[in-house]
Amino acid sequence: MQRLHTRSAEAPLEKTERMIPDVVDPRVEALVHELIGRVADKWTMLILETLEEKGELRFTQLSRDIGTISQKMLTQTLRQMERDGLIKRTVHAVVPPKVEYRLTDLGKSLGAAFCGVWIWAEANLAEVHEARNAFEQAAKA
Amino acid sequence: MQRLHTRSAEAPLEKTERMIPDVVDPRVEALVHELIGRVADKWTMLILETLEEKGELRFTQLSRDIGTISQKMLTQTLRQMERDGLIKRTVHAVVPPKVEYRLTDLGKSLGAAFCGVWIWAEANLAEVHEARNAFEQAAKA
DNA sequence: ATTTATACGCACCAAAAGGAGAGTATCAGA
DNA sequence: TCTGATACTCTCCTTTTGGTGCGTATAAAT
Repeated sequence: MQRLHTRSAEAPLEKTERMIPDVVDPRVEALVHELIGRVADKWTMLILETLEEKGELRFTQLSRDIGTISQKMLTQTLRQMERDGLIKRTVHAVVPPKVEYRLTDLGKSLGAAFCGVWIWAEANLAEVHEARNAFEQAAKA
Repeated sequence: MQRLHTRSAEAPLEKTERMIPDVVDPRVEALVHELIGRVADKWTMLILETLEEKGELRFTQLSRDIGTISQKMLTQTLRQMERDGLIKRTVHAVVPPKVEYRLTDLGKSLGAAFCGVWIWAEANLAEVHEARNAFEQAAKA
């Protein structure tokens, strides 16, 4: 994986880099890990998916659509996503309050990136379950 | 996202499904969520990356390569990945013990699926940091 | 005889994640 | 006047996650 994405996402190689082995700057690596840890989170992924599917949504609509999320986690995750530039939060100064959330372009691009993982999960559900059964059987024997 | 992956990973549409809106069976959705939650985990992703890069590795080699993982988490995550069919664990009956880990085809395919996310993270590091700074500024004002 | 290396399992503890429920401001409608 | 709706925040509590240190079998090396 290292090899695959290192080249593709970086600026083109410069001459001075020629002899340097395929190792990423550890600081960059740390940042990437932090970012992935942040973003590859259950709630973030569900919100991302819901907003991608439904477009612009209000707080309680999101809550209902996701169904399994608590208010606390929803607020928390939305704030974090807003902070990271993944969603835009629009407050309408009315009463009762009205707040709408929608994906930014950055958010949409992340959704697209995760698409491969969703596809993988759907395509390999059965295989994983077979593996689990096989593992249980082997454990008994 | 729903729309994108629903069609691509499922069996071709049958006639009786024509009028059914683009909604996934909630049980399947729950399974997919569980599986993604399982697999989109920090340690799993790091082990996946390391094994993809280095091929077959022993326990302590993995531990050293990842650097920040505790023995407990390494064992735990490796077991889980083995259970899910992502890695193959080979025990050599020698003393001191020798155990080698390598990715299965399923594991490799997951690595490939995550590739998009790694690329996204690398490509958008700067943008996320700008967004964070902007958010802080806005919070102060 | 003692140390070393390997790949763990186990017990204990700290930190983080997450859920439940109550509280808040405000206005519209019954 | 009382209720309801909205989008939260705050506190308290439980669950999960993760780290640390210790123990173990065994043969080779010192």
